[in-house]
Amino acid sequence: MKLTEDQAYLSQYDTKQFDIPIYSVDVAIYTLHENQLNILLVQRAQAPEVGKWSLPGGFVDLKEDSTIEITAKRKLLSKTGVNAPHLEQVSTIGNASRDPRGWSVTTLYMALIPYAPTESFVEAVADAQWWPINDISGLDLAFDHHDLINTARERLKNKTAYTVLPIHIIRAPFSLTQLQQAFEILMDKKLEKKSFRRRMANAELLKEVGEGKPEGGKGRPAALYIPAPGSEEHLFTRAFND
Amino acid sequence: MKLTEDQAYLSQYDTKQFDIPIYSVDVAIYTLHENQLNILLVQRAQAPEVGKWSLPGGFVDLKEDSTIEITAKRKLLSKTGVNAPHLEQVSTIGNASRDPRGWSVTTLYMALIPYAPTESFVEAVADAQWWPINDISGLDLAFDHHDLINTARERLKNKTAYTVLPIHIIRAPFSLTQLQQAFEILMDKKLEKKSFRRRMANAELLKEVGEGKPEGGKGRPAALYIPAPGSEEHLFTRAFND
DNA sequence: TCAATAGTGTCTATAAGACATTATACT
DNA sequence: AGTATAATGTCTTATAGACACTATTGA
Repeated sequence: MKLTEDQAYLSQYDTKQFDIPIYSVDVAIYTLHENQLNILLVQRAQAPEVGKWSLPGGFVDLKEDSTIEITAKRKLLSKTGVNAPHLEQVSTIGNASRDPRGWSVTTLYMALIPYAPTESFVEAVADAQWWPINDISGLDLAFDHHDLINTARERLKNKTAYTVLPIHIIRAPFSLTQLQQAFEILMDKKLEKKSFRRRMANAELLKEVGEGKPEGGKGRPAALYIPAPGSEEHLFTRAFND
Repeated sequence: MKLTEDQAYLSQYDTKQFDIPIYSVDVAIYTLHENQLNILLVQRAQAPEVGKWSLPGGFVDLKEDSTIEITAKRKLLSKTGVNAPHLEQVSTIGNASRDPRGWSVTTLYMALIPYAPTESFVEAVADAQWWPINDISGLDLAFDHHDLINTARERLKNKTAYTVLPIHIIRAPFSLTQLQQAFEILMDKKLEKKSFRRRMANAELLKEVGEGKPEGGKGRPAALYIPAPGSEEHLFTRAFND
């Protein structure tokens, strides 16, 4: 009985009969380059806000995408060619004023990838460019993308204090010195070398895979590591201090 | 130039010309009652899934709501009459299969309120009912609401380990014993009394406001507390152990 | 041998876990 | 006095912070 009622209802249901918000997905893609946190921005090719820099993002393709996470992955892949990065949902922002086209909702994702110059990206997307995070405060970004970037930046900083999130933003294998530098840039704070190494050693989240050149080419060679399976889910019960 | 281009574009923009997902907001409202975590469910009055229990939720009212958080607050207020509860965004779920009407996205919020019987709610909403969280696993809920409830439940558990979130789920003023019981139910784990009290005392997040009866009416009276301003933002750098 | 980077030893500080003990009420 | 609940004392354990020290490489 309920089934037939539902079926009757659905047969005449039209998603366009109601006023609903515009829905989109945006991705804040971060990397490290020359000891700075960088974010990938694209220049808008279409109205509104043509020509302004913005986060890669856009609408769900109802035919091709089966989930919003796949939409986010598609945006990332089309701009960078990176296939399996660290990708996590940050938050959803929706209000009447953020988009001139009307009531708009966007789900913000954050991705971390090891650095590669934009020229190396598939199809060498001409409109995409890395920006040092400290250089964009003066930029006139599209919509509320300054806010979105700050929100993702905060998440990145907070999670770095009690996870091993930064392993995704550098290329494996890496030395502990390199990993610590990544932590320090993401947290915007110096860490004690001993504390850092003790934490990594005790947690057993890294696998040693040989030796490599030291930073700067001079000095004692460094042990190299790759993340152990399951390391990204690890939560430390104690965070680094603020 | 860009301005006129944008204006021309916007003047002919119609949100209904593209296929976009259905967008909704759902709220998982939790409380404590008789030493159990309860969640508020409503019985669906309309197709699809008529008659099934579900989370309070629904579509954004583009005329009345200015943000999605306000949509969530409106849903909460209309079901409970509670005006300023703890409300936080949990996550957004969007895929092609969760709603028979088509591609659907929902933003899940979580609210915590001190217990009040549903009969006391404004307009005494007839279709709303508290369910002990442990009693709903067998219920046939609408859509993917079992998943949503579990997602919010996990967030609740995790945040309780390093915040004072549970202060919102009991009525102030409260004793430390009552607060610890709330922590224990939300974490599903016994806590050491001394550790718990030491943490609360050191953090200075509670203000003593007098004395009250002990639990069960027998024994030494307990000091009563209310949350201090700003307490909800406090993050402990060290979590309770798993 | 010097300089540079990698890596360790060790003491202190902080806060949680465990559990015994004392305090204050009512009957 | 007996019992129940609130609150504290104190020892142990875990892990971060500080900082000096040793190890290994190339020039």
